[in-house]
Amino acid sequence: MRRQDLGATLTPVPGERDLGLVDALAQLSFAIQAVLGRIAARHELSIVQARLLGILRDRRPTIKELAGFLQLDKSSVTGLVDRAQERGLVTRVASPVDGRSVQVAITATGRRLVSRATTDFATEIGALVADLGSPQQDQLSLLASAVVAADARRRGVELFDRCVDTSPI
Amino acid sequence: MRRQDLGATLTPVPGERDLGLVDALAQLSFAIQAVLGRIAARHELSIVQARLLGILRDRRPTIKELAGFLQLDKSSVTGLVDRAQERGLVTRVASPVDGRSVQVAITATGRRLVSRATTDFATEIGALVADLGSPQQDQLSLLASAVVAADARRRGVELFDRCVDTSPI
DNA sequence: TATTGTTATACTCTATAACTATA
DNA sequence: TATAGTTATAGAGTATAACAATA
Repeated sequence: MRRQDLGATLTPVPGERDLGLVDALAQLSFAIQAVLGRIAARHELSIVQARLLGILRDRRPTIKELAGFLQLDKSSVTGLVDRAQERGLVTRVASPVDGRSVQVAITATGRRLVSRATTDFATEIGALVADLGSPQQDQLSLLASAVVAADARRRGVELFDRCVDTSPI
Repeated sequence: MRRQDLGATLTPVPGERDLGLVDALAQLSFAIQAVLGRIAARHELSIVQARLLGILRDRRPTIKELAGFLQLDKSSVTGLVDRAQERGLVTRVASPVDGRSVQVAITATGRRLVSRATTDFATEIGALVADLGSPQQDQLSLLASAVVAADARRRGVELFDRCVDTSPI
């Protein structure tokens, strides 16, 4: 954990106006979603499809679990998985413990696709925050992680990590 | 500009894992979008409708300008404005300088609606980041503002501030 | 010719409600 | 009865392509 200049910390881009927390976070989320949407489209995926594949890279959640994490109705997840399955990106596996339940698993094709997409994600998000110095990027990462972790805890869902990350499996 | 503890700065929530910049920002954007979507729905708006009204609070952009800022195709903006206009939230005004162009303006009804929604936004975004200390919240605001400002500059669009903010006009 | 905006079309995404199958 | 998931339906949101009007 490196020491760093506090002034730089508090004024990441000198002369830049602070939009206020609400506006800044809202607009940041739009900027990130725009990047995600653009990259996903490049791989013929929607944001949600890409997110689904990212989650499935090392998990086999049920429809209900996916609905909880994605904050979607279960019927929406059914459709989402349907479309991904038609493209051969995921499969449904019968649950060994509950006859009502299915597990959603990624296919080799889906895995290849999401791997390519996540590489691009990382590049473009890097470009989005390129104006920040490295220490500020680290801080942003920590602050965002803390907010996300607290939110997952409050919502009572597992915090699926490495959903958009590029680290090798 | 207050002095503050650097340790706290670099470890916003002790014991919390850093998801990495890409994953953290992506998931933060999903969390924020979920909040925005929930609050917007409470006022019978979509996120994009709410965003449109937020932009229009003190501007009268053209369809083309809206498309640039919202990163949507112009035909999508036509539909967006159509639906808002049908509900009496916005109006189209002929441009005084270009016969091809229209200016989109918010109505009194739209203004009342967006004012109520933005109040709720601020409350819920505050709840989302409540686990951060006040200095960390300020840092997050600055970092997010810097990223958003740099992105707007690169995209060559005006940085519309106060789109989701609650400050009185 | 180029630009601004609309229309026609088709698709994804989403929720609600009703349904089936299993617990 | 309750739960997991699907289906039917309807609507918002989106892009592409073709179009009309104006510059």
